[in-house]
Amino acid sequence: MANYWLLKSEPNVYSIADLQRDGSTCWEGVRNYSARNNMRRMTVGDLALFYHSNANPPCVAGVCRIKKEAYPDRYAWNEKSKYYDDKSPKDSPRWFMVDVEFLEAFDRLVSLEEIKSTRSFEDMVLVKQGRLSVQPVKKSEFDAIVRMGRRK
DNA sequence: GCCAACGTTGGC
DNA sequence: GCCAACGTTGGC
Repeated sequence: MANYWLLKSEPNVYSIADLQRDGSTCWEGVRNYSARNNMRRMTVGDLALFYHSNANPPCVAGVCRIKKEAYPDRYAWNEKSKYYDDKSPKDSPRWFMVDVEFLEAFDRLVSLEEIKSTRSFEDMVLVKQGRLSVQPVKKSEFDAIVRMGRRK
């Protein structure tokens, strides 16, 4: 059975339009342990809301699907990368990434404000905690947000 | 640009 | 293992 997730990206770094253009991408640069642990629980075919953080407005912008399960994030070993981490040994990788593929860009952005003001979303990690860049979402929450995004 | 809420680091 | 100092995220 598929799991559901929410992935945050700053649209000025990588947006849903970029993913639509590329078709798929690797999700590198997660450097937070609980986000990493969530990523390692992902399986191929899981669905994820694509969230635009540091955006105006912050919002869910579309949907993507997990294409490849967690594997070592090579950017942690690249000294030139801003994601470089000298505490991630090659024989015992600390950081992981997944591959995701584009599924849809919403007709209508579902803003954080709208999510926060909807009663049935009050238990979402996005609402309760906020700062986590890879977080689990309930199927009911996922389905409801996708419905909102498709409504013109 | 500010700052609240978290996370991480490192001395002890 | 505690906790102060520091760093980051991300909404506003």
